[in-house]
Amino acid sequence: MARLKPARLKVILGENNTEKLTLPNGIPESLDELHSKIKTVFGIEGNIRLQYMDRDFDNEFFNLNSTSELQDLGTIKVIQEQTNPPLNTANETTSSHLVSFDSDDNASLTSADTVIISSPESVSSRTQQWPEDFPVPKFSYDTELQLEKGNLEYHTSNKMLTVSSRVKSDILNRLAEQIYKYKAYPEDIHFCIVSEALIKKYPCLREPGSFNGCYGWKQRLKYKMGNYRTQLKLQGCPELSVNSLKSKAVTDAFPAKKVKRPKRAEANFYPSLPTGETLESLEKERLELLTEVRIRRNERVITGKMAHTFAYRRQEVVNQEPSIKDFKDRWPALFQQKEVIIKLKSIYVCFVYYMMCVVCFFFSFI
DNA sequence: AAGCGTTGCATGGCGGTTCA
DNA sequence: TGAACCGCCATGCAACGCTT
Repeated sequence: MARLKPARLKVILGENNTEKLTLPNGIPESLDELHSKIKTVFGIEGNIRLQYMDRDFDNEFFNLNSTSELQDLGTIKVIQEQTNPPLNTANETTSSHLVSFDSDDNASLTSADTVIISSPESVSSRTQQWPEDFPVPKFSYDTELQLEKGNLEYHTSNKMLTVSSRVKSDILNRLAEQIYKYKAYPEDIHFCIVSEALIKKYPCLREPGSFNGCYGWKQRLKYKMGNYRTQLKLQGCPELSVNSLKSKAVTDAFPAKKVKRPKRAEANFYPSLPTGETLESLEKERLELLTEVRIRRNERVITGKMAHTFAYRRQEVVNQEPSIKDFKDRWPALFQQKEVIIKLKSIYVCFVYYMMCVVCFFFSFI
């Protein structure tokens, strides 16, 4: 059912992307109806959330809980909730938990292979998955000048560039920063990829004595990433502080045990809390979820709150490794059919991707 | 033969130190 | 100051031997 008076709305779909929506039968009475109308008209897939511009509050946007808030010629903003984005996007859904069973009723959650959805709002340093072709970053101006000059000399007289410690330091710094965008704990193969990308772009940096021309760079990068992690840890980077022996020693008799780091395909292993949120505010939201979960036909609210508390939930799993029973008691919504289906979809995507990698690896030998 | 526990080796992370 | 290195410790895996 809709109000019969035709209405028009300004719909903000994104930055520099605004459309006009004409509703011949007026503004729908139900929010679901408005959602499906917007999704159909603008071809949006997946879950969306709407905000409306409130003129009483200096034209700020507020969450739309009822279409009665809307008026003809009003403005709404569409926020896409990326609960199941494609594999290579920034909000990849591959943070995970392994369910291990010590005994029948004492199963616990540790970091490994069940997929949990990331919150689109949480701020994670881990924003992208490892790229197909590693992009060598731009170095400082003077380093770039020296490398260009070195490349020129390499092409004319096959002469290698003698790298000063300043240039080496700049190269390692920029590469470490670039690597960290994708992985805090890169594996051996990643160092190989990066060093090969480096000497491909700057052949003057090749090492004639090494079997592949870049073994030394690979080793340097390993050291650099270790030192870089130490540096970030000292600055309080939560993803790395979680493995600090000193902080673990407070609660753990064997602090060197269980280094908490991402497993295969994990992107948001230890995301930061959403901007402006604290542990207390998210705990409050968790308590609200306990109420919301008892309300029938409340999936939209639950999905939104679950996405919003994603980082808080991840930190709880990584830090405390709660038993499944405790975790289920604290987060009953996570075990609802819809959330489980979302996770299974993500597991399926990861599995297919993994199998493709295996097949590619196999065929590379044929 | 299958299952299980033990052992040894390779690899990797952390904290601290050395050295240019 | 930062790259490079060291020692300690943990994990993962394959090989091996023992038991059933």
